[in-house]
Amino acid sequence: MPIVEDQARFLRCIGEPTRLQILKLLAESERCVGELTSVLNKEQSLISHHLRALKECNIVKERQEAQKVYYKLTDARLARLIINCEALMKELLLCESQEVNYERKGNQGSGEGEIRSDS
Amino acid sequence: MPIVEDQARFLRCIGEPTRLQILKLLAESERCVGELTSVLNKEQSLISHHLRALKECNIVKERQEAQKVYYKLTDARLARLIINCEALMKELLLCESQEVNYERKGNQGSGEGEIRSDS
DNA sequence: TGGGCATATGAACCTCCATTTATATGAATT
DNA sequence: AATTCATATAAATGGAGGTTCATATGCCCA
Repeated sequence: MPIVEDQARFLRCIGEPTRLQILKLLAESERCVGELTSVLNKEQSLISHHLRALKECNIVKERQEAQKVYYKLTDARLARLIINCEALMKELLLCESQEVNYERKGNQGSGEGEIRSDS
Repeated sequence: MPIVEDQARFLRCIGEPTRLQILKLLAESERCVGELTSVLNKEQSLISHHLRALKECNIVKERQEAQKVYYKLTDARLARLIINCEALMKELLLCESQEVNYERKGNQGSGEGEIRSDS
């Protein structure tokens, strides 16, 4: 099942503290490597390595401008995914969960699990 | 920043192929360890270990019934998160992304990144 | 074209964690 | 009470990946 493994790889790529911080910064605005390096106070090579990993998962893309290379999210929904995930996780840690009710047949709630495509 | 690390830990917990498969099964219905073991065709101790990891992140909870222990998701939104994430990742792999436009001030789109709380 | 700045790459190290093997706990059944 | 079934736990192993250090690439400017 390559799908599950791709998805797992994707989640692990996001699920690394430094990369997650990078993504949260890129959710606000495009940033070049130097900015990320100084904001996060990490080694430049480390930031480059992580950006490479993010790029290989198509999470991030680059744009070169003179010597500098600017990075941004490839997709606006990534920012929302991260925000959703953070909020949910916080509630889980506080044990404020919404009971699961396994339903019989037929998804009566229309379009519940969809990706919303608005800006 | 413990929040980022908690979130990263949460994502990594989901981002392991076997655990992700477990979660997808639990998104359908409650399952006991034996069922998970045979469906996934993995060692029973491995499944137990993974269930433990999921439980420590409050992603999963247990209910004992005689000798069997049944597991389910702690929160219905987890199933949606996983579905959303899978769909988004598939599109990213196909390079079908929705351009990011960094906006100036004021989140005009009402409540865009929220957790929806319906069933 | 030489030198400095910005970023990328490579190799080595080390830690974390998934998996296996073996054994323990604990409930039900006789 | 002993046996069997279902699950949990502990220790050992192996591999993946995060971090650092050193160096390479590439662009700009004098």
